[in-house]
Amino acid sequence: MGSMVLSKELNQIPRFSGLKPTTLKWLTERIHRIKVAKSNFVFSEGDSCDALFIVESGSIKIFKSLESGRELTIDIFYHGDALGEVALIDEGEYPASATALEDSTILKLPKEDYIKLLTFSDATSSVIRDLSLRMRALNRRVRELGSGEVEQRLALVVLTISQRSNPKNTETLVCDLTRQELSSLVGARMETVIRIISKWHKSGIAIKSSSGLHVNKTAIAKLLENKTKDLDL
Amino acid sequence: MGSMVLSKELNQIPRFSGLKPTTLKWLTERIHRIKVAKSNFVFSEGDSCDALFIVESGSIKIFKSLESGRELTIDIFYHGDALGEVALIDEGEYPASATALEDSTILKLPKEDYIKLLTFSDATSSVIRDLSLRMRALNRRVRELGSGEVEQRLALVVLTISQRSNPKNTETLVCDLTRQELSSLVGARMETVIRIISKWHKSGIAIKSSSGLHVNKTAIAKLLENKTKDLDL
DNA sequence: GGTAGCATATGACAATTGTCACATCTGATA
DNA sequence: TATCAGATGTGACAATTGTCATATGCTACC
Repeated sequence: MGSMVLSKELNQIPRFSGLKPTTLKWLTERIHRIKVAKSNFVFSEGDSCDALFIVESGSIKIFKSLESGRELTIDIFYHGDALGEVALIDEGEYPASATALEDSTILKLPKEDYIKLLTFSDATSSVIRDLSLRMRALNRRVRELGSGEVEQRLALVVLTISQRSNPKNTETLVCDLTRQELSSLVGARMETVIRIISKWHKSGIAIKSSSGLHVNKTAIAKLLENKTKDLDL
Repeated sequence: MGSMVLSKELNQIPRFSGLKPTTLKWLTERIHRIKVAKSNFVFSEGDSCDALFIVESGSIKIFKSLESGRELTIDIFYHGDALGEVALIDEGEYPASATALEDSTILKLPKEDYIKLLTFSDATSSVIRDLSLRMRALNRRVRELGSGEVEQRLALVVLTISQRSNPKNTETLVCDLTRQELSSLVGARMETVIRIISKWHKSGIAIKSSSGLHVNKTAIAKLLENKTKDLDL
């Protein structure tokens, strides 16, 4: 199930890259690598949390089943992102479920070891920095979901996802999510998302291809600004 | 402008209640109380952040101006909540603006003192606990904004706000926000919010009065469940 | 009392989005 | 090749929400 992890590999992960060699060594003895096949669960909403998970490769979707029966994607995590940290800290249950969008590998640190880690002075500062990064991401999610029309929400989501999934900074970004996954991210119906993407394709803002959606960064940004109507609210 | 703060008063604030007496004393020498009159700003989006603010009394609205010209309320903070912590940690600018919804008092801790505080072992754990609480709140906001129709979004928002603004746990909750503020929280137009509240009033789910909106907790919860349609997404 | 300003309505209509039914395309597999 | 499953796409129509105009009610202030 789990395989050994080396100090050198942990150092690749932003969250751990600032740690002292001794702390890193301590971690390698407790962290294990786990493979998660596409569409398998890492954990389910309501499970009591017993470990911290960090995405090493691939992508993990965090989602919540709404009372309405629909499914809302809270966020998608990529290399270096930590899952379930909040639940660990206040000793509760996972507030949402996590599944792999593709074959992925994650690192697992048992709860008691994570709690122990929090007492290491070099680790606490990295935990705090990480939590605040995560909060920035959540703030952005709030803004994405609060932006009026579906087209604007989708534009923001596509920008965020394509940049996070592939941090290379180029003019045309690639988003390889399913239309269903996109619709679950923006809180709209799949048909609506399909229609907007088709419109973008026709107007040249984005290009549909087998490798995903190729998006022109500046064209999308302009699209967001153009919606300027007189402000009253 | 600022007035002295006592250890005893700091102890009332959850964030500081677990600290050692010496740390508390240290804080009283650096924290100042500031009054913020209704609709005045605590800080504006883009300001470089120079302090940590904690709401002592009243309520502070954090909001962001969208490209479309509209205004999205990220969240509303009440007694004990900390403003701008994230911006402090990654040394950036405030990502949103903050204004007082009513005459309020806040505690101000200068940036350099906050950074120093982070090195106290009894403080770091309380900072981490606080950040994770804040993340839970943000996760809830994501869920609120991602819940399909405006009526459901409004129901969740009203539940959250009425419980946070008045933690006494009773069957009927009170929400004293303006219709405009509510609409900015749910990401919809004021007219839409007014129509939904009027509908609630007629059906007895909520009662409009001069002291605010009186909401029947279980009736609202039932309203959320009823929307169960077959799940496909 | 009058008036100015603001929050709160309400109606009519337009725009967006959801819903449902069905067609097409693609990739995997027997 | 044939077939199947799943993703993508399209049309017609219904429901929700936005937009705009306008009206009412309330409070502060002169």
